[in-house]
Amino acid sequence: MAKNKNTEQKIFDAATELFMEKGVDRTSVRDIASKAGINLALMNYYFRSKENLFDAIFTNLVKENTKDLLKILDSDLGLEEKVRKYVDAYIDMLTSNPLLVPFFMAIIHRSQEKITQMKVISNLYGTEKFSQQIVDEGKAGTIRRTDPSHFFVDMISLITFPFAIRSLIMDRNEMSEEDFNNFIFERKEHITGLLLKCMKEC
Amino acid sequence: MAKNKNTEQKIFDAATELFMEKGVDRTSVRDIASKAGINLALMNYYFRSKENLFDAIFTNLVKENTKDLLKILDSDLGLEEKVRKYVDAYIDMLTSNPLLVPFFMAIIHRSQEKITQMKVISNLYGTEKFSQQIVDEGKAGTIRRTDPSHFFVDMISLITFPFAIRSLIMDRNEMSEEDFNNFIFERKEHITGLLLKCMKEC
DNA sequence: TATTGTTTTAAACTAGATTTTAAACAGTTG
DNA sequence: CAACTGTTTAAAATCTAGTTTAAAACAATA
Repeated sequence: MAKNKNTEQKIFDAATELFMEKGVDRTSVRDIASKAGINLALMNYYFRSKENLFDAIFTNLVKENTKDLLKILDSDLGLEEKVRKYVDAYIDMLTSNPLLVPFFMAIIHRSQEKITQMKVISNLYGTEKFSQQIVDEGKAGTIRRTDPSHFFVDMISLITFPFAIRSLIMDRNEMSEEDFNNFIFERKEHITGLLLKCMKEC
Repeated sequence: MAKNKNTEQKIFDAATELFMEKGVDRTSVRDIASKAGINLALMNYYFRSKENLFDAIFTNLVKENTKDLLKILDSDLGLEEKVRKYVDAYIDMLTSNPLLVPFFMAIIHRSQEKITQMKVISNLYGTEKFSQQIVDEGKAGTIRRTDPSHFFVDMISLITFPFAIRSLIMDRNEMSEEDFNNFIFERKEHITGLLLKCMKEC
């Protein structure tokens, strides 16, 4: 049973890396087997098919990387503090895993129909509580009346898009990885400022 | 010679559609041939290889869809008017071709190394003139001092990202195509407002 | 009509990917 | 120890995709 978990995990891990790096369709089962150091047929033994393996990996990636973020949106913090923390945590997460956004973008295109049906996808949306908070504070006059769906889209656009075009930004500005991380680090303040300013007065 | 152009174009068009819809790696040469209504071997006759055909298509797509936008950034308009026009034109372009961003995102992931080397890619960056304008007006005090690279990234993030996650937004908010287009239409004002406000005073 | 260059067709080739099957192995339990 | 179970391996079958070939059809022209 120990070796079992082990092999299954090895396949899972190797495939995760390869899928993120080269894309699902450009990764063969042979690549996975050789990277995991296992026999070709074991992929099938544990996951039945490549597509099945992909589903498991994708679900896992989304779940792992969104749970902390959801907690923030669903917490009892005030709006300003909440936005600050969310931007900060999201950018930290993506910085430590810069392939995540490009991979995810590619998957959206690859598996359109399938993806909206996976229930884990709901993790990617803002929470009910967060939306309500924006509406409430708008009514109360603490902030300018704001459409939560636009606000949320603004927020994730500003946070995630630069990672989607990371290679282009780096190329254009002749940035090293470190330069890019600095650029992104600057954006934490920048984005928070932008969002909060727009929220407050107009 | 007439039929020549015709066949070549038929292949080109069919492949463009299929690549955008299903992705390059999930489109087979046989799919292309059957959609174009031509013989399998003609793809090779005209384009030598699938990858070659892809390069031609990709270059063409970028060129066609960026030239008007570049003109705006490079024009003699004032900054405010320029941003307004750019946002407007960019969103119109993407609305009439909603697969463009998802496709492009997938390609970034698929062809990382290759893509930064294609010279047509420079079309995607802001122009020198535009950056200079932001710096100049910052110094002159017309606007708040702003880092052009952050500003440009903000702008394209806000404009394009919603198209990248179009299917998710539609799914989440139970939107029809028309609903989505309205949502995006609202964003024209919204984005321009956001960018200009942030540019002006703080 | 014969010739030449171009375009089209059908079939073959090649390589590689996924999946299936059957056998080997190791550990456990009756 | 023998039967059983879960795991692993090896080999083969199947299928799919990209590319190549060779010959036929076509068009223009000398």
